[in-house]
Amino acid sequence: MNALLTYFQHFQVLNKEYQDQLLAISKLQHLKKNEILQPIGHTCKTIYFVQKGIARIFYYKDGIDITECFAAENHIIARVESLFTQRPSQKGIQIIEAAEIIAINATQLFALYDQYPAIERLFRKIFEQGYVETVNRLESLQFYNAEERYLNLLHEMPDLLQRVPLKYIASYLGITQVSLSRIRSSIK
Amino acid sequence: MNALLTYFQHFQVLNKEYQDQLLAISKLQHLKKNEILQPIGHTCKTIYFVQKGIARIFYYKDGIDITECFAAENHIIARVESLFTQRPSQKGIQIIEAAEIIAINATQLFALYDQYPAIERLFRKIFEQGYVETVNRLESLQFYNAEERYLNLLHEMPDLLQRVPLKYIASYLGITQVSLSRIRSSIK
DNA sequence: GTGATTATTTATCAATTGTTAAAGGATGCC
DNA sequence: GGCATCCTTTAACAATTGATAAATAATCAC
Repeated sequence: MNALLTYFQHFQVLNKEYQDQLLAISKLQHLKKNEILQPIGHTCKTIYFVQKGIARIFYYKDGIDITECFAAENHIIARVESLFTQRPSQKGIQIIEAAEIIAINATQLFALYDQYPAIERLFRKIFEQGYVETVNRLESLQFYNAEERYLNLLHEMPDLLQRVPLKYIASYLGITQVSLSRIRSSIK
Repeated sequence: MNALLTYFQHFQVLNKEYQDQLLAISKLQHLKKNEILQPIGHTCKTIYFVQKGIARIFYYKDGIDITECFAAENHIIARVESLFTQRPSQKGIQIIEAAEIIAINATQLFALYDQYPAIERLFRKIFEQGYVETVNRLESLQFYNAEERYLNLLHEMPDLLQRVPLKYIASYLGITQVSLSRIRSSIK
């Protein structure tokens, strides 16, 4: 689970004790393509770190499957609207590409916050970064049209297209699959 | 500045020492309509609490004025993408309705984090709430059409329409002013 | 491999939103 | 009060996106 510690150290230096405490509440899971890591309706009690593979947060709107976000290698994925409120989430987490996921027990993590302010600070910084990324994405949805958003995504995650079915990407961009297909053909 | 302390206590109980430390880095400002509280280009070093009136975060895209968000009474407003990274912001803050604003010095606040973990926790919780609100807004932009978004806004902030020019609301919803005007007339 | 299932593209038409310009209202300054 | 400025609406047309259906391509299970 070195990748996780490296990820953490990117935010903040952690001594051995902190590292041990964090590893003690973390568990490596191997998951196959299409597996549901967290079903819709559960309250989020786990923060996931993607060591390998790709996962997505999804939900249903009028029966249609919507992808809220993707997480590839070296990214955290969690349904924060449930994690921070401890209310049931209307969203689930699914594996899109066979994955190695480190599951961090949130209940135990929050207990560590009381004991180790440095760990609370670490996760404050991690989620502040997530917050900033969400604000940037909001801006993209607010003021770029579908083609611009598609090109931006291509630029930010060039390998995503090779690894993720287009149907997931369409809803992520806030458009239909047919519309994405049209945009793709107009670009060539 | 009781409104600020009440706001804080909504997240977490604070003893007298914490309260005093927080008040010591906070300053009440009176601002007129249309005043620029923070100009575009500056790095965010202040977190604002709106005690009275309304403020907005704005920026320019292709020379067009865009409203990213509004903050009315009892809300925090800050350009988090600059606050958390300490890089210059491409966004500014403007007063839309004559306001009483409490300016919290972020540099001093971050210093308090080191001294008082409880204060760091307080602001962790405040920004976690902001994060959740941003995720919800992302969802709204991703999967509701302009009319639905307008009606949702009407529901969430019924008095906003009476207090804020429509031109600001249009860009907040991610549409043009003409389009908003059309939607409004089709609803009546 | 073969057939079944799933994913993607293409086509057509409808609905929504953008663009530009002009007209009507409201507001503020002197 | 009157003029200038700013805000909002309306209109006409263009561009974008959605909805539905069908065709093609890719993938998976056996």
